[in-house]
Amino acid sequence: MTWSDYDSRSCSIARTAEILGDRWAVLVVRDLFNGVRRFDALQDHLGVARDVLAKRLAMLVDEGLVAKRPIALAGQRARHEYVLTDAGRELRTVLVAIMDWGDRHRSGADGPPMQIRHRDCGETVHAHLVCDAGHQIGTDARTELVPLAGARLRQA
Amino acid sequence: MTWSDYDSRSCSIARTAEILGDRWAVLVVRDLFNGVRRFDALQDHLGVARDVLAKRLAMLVDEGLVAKRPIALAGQRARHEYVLTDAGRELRTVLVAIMDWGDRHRSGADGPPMQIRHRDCGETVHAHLVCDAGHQIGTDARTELVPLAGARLRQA
DNA sequence: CCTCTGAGTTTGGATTACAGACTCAGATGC
DNA sequence: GCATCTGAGTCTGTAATCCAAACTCAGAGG
Repeated sequence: MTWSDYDSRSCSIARTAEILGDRWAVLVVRDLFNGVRRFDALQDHLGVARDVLAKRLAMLVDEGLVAKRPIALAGQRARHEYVLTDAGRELRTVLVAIMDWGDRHRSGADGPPMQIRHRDCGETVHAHLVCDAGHQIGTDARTELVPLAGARLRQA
Repeated sequence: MTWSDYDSRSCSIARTAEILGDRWAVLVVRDLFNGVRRFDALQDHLGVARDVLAKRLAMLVDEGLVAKRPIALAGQRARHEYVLTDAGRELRTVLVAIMDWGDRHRSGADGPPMQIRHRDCGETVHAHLVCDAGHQIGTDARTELVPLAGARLRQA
């Protein structure tokens, strides 16, 4: 049983990529993290076509990463806003890992565009690989992939 | 200067999503990590259309994440294989973060399909957010986004 | 009544994805 | 020598997406 014998699609990476494997989905989640909540604000900041944004938001709501909430501003008719659910907020590690990579490999001459700071201590936040025994996992660390009960062999 | 005043595209997440913001690109990198190296093997395992795979591989080579190497098997004509470059291998944190999320939120009744183990100690590997002072950053931790020299304001 | 705004939906054309057939070159079999 | 096989794509025609711009719709303001 080698890696290739397992079904490519019943893999947590494949399942997540089904949702986030789209430029706009990632950027919508990023903007939601950064406090952009309304349709027009997202559309304006991202520059995405309006129908595509509508479709992505509907998908993200459908997948439970985003909630569409009514918002009643004083003396105005009902609006709504989009906010991340708990599941959506748990993507933070993914976004930071993506940002770390971009900072290292796609920064311009002026260096990285933004930094995430831990308010309590002022230090920069990064994503790291760690094993449950607390060892840092560098690019050189030896790891192995072990199939669990949820693994599925591919159909012949 | 709020988040929305900065150019959405000159952001490390946007730049990385330009490359990985595609279902197949992510899965190709995942399979390369897992030792699948040849065109037909990738095509067969992923089930992607051949022209799309060719295009994604060319893009990944172009972006410096993947190298196309000649490989001379004894008594056979020259073949080649695709391998991750150092930059490509540094995506491991991203992939593990994506996998962690999928494990938590998209596992079936049987639980997660795979587990990454640290060979030295046998414990599971996960992606975590940590600040440079060593504090764990949970979903509740307060962080702030600070623009650096590489930040670009958007054109009006 | 006219206009404005937020949040989409519709439309028509340009891209991209997809599955399957086709190509090409070098090895292999007879 | 000729037909066959194999790896690694490329080509083709159709289906699905993307895109930008225009349009819709409902409620608030003037």
